[in-house]
Amino acid sequence: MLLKIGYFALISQVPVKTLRYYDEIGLLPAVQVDAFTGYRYYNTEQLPRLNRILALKDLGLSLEQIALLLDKNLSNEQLVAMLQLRQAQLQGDVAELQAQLGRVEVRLKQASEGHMTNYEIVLKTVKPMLVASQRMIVPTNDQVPTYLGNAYDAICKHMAAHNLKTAGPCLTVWHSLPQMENEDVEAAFPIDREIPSSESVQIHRLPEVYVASAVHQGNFDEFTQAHAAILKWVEANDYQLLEQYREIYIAGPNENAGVSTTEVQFVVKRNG
Amino acid sequence: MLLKIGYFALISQVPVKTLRYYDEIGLLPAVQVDAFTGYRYYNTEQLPRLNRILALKDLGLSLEQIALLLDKNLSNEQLVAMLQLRQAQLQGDVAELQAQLGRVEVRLKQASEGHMTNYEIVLKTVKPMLVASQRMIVPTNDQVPTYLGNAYDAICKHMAAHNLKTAGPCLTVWHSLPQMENEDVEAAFPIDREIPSSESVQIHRLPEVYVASAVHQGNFDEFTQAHAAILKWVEANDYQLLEQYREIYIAGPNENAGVSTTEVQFVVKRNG
DNA sequence: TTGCTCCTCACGTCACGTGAGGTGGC
DNA sequence: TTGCTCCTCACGTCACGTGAGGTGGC
Repeated sequence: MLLKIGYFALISQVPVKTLRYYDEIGLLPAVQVDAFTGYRYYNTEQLPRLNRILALKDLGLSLEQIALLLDKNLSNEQLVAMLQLRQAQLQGDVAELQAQLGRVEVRLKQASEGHMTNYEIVLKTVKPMLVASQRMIVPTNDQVPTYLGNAYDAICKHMAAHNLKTAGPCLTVWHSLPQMENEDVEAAFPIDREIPSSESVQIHRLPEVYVASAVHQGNFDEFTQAHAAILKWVEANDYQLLEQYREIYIAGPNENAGVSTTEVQFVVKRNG
Repeated sequence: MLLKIGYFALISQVPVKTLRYYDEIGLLPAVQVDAFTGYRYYNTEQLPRLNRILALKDLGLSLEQIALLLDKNLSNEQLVAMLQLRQAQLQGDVAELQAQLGRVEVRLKQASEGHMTNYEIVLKTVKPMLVASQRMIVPTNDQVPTYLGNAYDAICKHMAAHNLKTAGPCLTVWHSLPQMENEDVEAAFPIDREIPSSESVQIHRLPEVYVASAVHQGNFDEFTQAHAAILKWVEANDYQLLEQYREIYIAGPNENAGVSTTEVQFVVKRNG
């Protein structure tokens, strides 16, 4: 009893196009193909295989995995392993979607309350970065600009002495959250090859970090608004601040008609 | 200050390929393109837009939606509407993945306990079906075969009288779950055009149903194993039986060397 | 001159769906 | 003869990633 594809589609409730596709990739070949017309013929004994395909697909396995399972008749352990893999994937996917749902809901609340966000907070991973830097404790906060200025000068000199140019915008790494005095600060320039450290300038690799970041453009004074925006976001989205943040001086005011661009990155981690 | 794509990629932490793609689709055009070399140039003022793109992408919006949001400057209500849509999608996705995870875990438990499943249970929606049928109450269960036989004969005669052929395998619809006596049974043939009903044969449309199904092949006696397999699956996966099931006689024993093929479909619904 | 950066195709991804254009079978 | 079913391309999907092969800039 050979069945034409349309009838086989009818009894199996699977679209003709899908059956043709499964034939094409060899997952469920037609039992017979007319050499002249190209008509595919099926029979009812293929239903169990088709149903096995559908059942496994319903667990989210790929057709490639299903083909493996059905044709290499894998051991039970291998089936278990494949299902465990899928389970882990699904758990990850669910967690991710729920986190995303959380972010959508926070944003939705903001939007429906009419708060305009001035800053977009972006989560990202910052790769490890080779830098020439100087790290110091600054006794009082009003001394920070002077200290940083001196540090950048010293680093530049050291780099120039080794004939090295910066490989990106310079940055400041704050090794503790903002405080009133004795800030632990590191002034740094990214570089793209190793040179020796000097007494005052260290060459080392900043670690990879996961950050919540915002870009501030315009007046340098309004800079702390970007900080505030990140802190608010971090709280609303149930993330946790870790003890470091960075400021990256992407463009100075002299480069861009008085408008400077700075990125603030707070190292964070997801709660729970 | 024009920045080459590589440097812009560096400070934004977005791959060059992605920047080129966003330029190509017009989502984030380079501010300037060299007519001769084709080099793309960016500037730091594009960072906020890029960050907005990344932040919205992080909520799972498509680039097309993001382009709409950024360029048509939509009203706040439209933003809210878009986020609500996304929220609903995400909730649906999460629910679906969790259900799938549940099915994977049931299957995993079976597999690791070494139970081989003889039947694959498949969930599907069965489209409404136009049938010629006869519905009856059968006093005692041993009379079922006789009653059904007579009913199919009557339906066939009626169809022949209207010069109509069956449009698929015949089926039995059980309008209550299995019981000891007074079964409410309907014998039916699918047809593909309307003909008048007669006194004993009704022409009507079976409703669309969502079913858990299994295909049984082989001896007709072992048929109830398929029932048992579905019932077990339904229980393990936290579905609920509704008051109907169907048997579809896909191939009789005479067509296939003594092996018959029958599909059992229990109408179900997801719990909770 | 040598790398390095940038460029443009073209193809692959996953599981089909959607036509276009044409032929066999009752 | 007329529909109906079946066929084979070819293209689209979504957001890029991966080469291949070639050129500009220091």
